[in-house]
Amino acid sequence: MNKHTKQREAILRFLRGTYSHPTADQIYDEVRKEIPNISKGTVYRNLKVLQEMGLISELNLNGTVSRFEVKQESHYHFRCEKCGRVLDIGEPVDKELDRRVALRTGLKIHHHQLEFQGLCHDCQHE
Amino acid sequence: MNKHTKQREAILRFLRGTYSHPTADQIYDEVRKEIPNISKGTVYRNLKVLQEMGLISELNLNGTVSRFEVKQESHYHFRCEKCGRVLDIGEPVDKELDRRVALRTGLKIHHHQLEFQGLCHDCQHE
DNA sequence: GTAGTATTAGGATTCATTACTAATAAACAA
DNA sequence: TTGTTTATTAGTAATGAATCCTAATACTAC
Ligand SMILES: [Mn+2]
Ligand SMILES: [Mn+2]
Ligand SMILES: [Zn+2]
Ligand SMILES: [Zn+2]
Repeated sequence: MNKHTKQREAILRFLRGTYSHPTADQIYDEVRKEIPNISKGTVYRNLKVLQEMGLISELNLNGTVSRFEVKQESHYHFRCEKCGRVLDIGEPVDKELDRRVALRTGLKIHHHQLEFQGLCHDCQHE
Repeated sequence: MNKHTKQREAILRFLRGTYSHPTADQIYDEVRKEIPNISKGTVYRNLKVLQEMGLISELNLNGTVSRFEVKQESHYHFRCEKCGRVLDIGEPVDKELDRRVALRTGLKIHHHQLEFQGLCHDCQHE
């Protein structure tokens, strides 16, 4: 059974308070302000445990390191090609697309993920 | 200016003859049959050069190592969650989606990529 | 409190990819 | 053909994200 530790709690609390889709390193830096001697291994292990608990999810965007966010219903992402920022996109997920492709191809399709790329607001104006 | 080498040519020739979206390692193993002492560094460097030449493109699917394919027009991919196989999907790329999201969000959207996940033909039946 | 065990810190390890470098081989002109 | 230039190579070292390992620690149930 899972024990409740301040390390795990701090990681989850940080993720619950941000929309930034942070990397493990960014989470480490942030949590270290509160628990200065937490180790990176602990961060990685807890990120895995929290995933297994269904509380957070891991995001693997094109050619970047893993990012993490609190578990939400499926949604699309945008990544700025200049500054790397990652944003949630409100556009509804097209479940019909999965059915259509499954029918056409004979593949069993569980889901799909979609990533937009371009320039964020800040990076457009400079 | 680029020089023409048998190493670069063998890598490109292999990619032109497969639909398998191979990894750098798989390309290395294959090309080594022809050029036994080619080094992995040479494979990686040529994969980069061939990309810069616009002849091939790199594929970064969810949480996997890079895969490579001959440059084609934009298309979606499917990855089997069991065997890892990667397939091209014929479904037309929805450019209208980019415009719609750009309009709604104010982001400058260059393109999007989409990855289906599920079970391939082989892995469904066993 | 005590016992049992999940968790931790910190270091070692793995693995894909990149960087480095002296030797090699394209390209091209004399 | 020979020489010169310079991109490319083979081989090895280095990097960096992520995982693994282990003795010490701290939850939790009793
Ligand atoms: Mn998100
Ligand atoms: Mn493809
Ligand atoms: Zn930006
Ligand atoms: Zn399969």
